[in-house]
Amino acid sequence: MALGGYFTRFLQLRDELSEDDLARLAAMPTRLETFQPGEVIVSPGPHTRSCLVVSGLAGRVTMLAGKPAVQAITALHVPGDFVDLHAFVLKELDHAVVAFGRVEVEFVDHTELAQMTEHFPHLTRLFWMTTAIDAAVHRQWLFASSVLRSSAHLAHLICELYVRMSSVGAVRDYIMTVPLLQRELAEILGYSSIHINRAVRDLRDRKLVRWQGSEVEILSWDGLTRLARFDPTYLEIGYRPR
Amino acid sequence: MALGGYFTRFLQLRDELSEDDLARLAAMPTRLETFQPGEVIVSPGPHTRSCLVVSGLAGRVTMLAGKPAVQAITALHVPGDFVDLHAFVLKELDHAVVAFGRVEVEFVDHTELAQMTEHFPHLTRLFWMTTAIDAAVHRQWLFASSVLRSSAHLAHLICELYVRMSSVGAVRDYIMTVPLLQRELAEILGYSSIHINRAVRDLRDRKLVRWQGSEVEILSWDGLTRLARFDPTYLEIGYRPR
DNA sequence: CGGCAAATTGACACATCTCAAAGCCTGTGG
DNA sequence: CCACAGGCTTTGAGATGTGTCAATTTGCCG
Repeated sequence: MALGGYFTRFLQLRDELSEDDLARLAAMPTRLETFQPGEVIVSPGPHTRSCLVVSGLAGRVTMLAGKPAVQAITALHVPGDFVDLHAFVLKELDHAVVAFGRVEVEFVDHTELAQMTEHFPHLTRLFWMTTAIDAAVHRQWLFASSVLRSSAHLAHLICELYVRMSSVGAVRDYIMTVPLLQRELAEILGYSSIHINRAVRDLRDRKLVRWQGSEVEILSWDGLTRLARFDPTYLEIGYRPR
Repeated sequence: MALGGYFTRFLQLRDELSEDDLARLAAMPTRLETFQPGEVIVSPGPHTRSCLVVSGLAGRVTMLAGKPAVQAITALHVPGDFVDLHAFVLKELDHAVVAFGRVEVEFVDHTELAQMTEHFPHLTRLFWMTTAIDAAVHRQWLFASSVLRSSAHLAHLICELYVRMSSVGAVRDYIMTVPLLQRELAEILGYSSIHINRAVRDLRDRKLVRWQGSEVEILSWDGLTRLARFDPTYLEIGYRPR
């Protein structure tokens, strides 16, 4: 199927797609590629295509050369996410997209997207919406990093990933795969990896999660959301004419 | 003029507008309103119009009820910024928009924007771009809050505000008006207001800024950008066909 | 002049970072 | 099957960054 089923599902969770919309999505030529753990999917710079995640976990890495060189992970993307769709309107990426674990992505040419904006205003608004949801997630991360201490902050990330993955059906029960090293979690949340280790231990000690390698089981959804003060409203999972 | 000159300038700094585009912008009916310091411009919830800043400084405040109630400021907006344009595609705001100092804003009905998306694909892409730039700013704030300590973090905010304001001509020399209390700076950067006070003093002691009330003068642009490791690329100020 | 909110300062508590070392897991080669 | 190497995780201890509380000073406005 062109434009991976997960993405279509992502849209359909938020608005109705007409027959024409679905046909246009299905007709969109894409190119599937697979990336190994740690590989760079898209480098910073100008691009003429964007990609969406079909399976696995991808992230955006903002880097700053100089001394010391530093980097942070500013976004995570699960199946169905159109990772660098914003590059279609920005034309240039100021960050890299990298694979965490093994990742399959589909690439779509910007010429296709441009053609869509010329003739499919409703689809255009929905694509626009997906980048607006990305921004809402960014704001929530800012908020969390402002008001939560390390354990609660980590818990918040777990809650968000769980809701996002479960909304597209990428989890079973309360178990999900999070192929992130503690060093990478540190670059997401803005702590040292040693501190992340302590936060993970804290969540374990509180019996909120079981966490072994990249397998995370949520033992108490209530406890976790209470600690993280998590409210999924910002993910905009809800049916609404757009 | 409909759709404030600053916003047109914001777009023209980034792409060429055709006669048709300009005519459509000029024909867009807007309603100008003025808000006093601290007033809420837009409350959380569903809306049928969006607003753009004509003069003054506005911000987005994310709140969380409960005990303790907490809030953070997740975005700032200078003249020419289409503050809650994303509400056009999200339909509902998960945060408030408030006035810092006296603020003039123009409201535009979503029906107008919807009509634009039906017939003006190029303008649509440019409007989409402005929300993508918002997201890029969010990412930079995430990055800064990950890798910078308080003084450098504050310096980064000053640099960003200066570049954004000067790009639309809202500063003179190296002096700008930043009508933010230290408590509000704390809610932006995620520190306590006491710590902000110390960061301000630090920047003063280093002779990087003069800061009196809401008037900020940058004494050493080089020193400030070096401390903040500031690189304005993410603001996407550059001409590019979109 | 008085009153209030904001800015400033000091002292101490808590959160997080850095450095260093030890333990664990996994893949590889003998 | 074992030994080893390397990267990741885990732990400890001390340094630094930041938060909280309380008090003082400043600046604005009536």
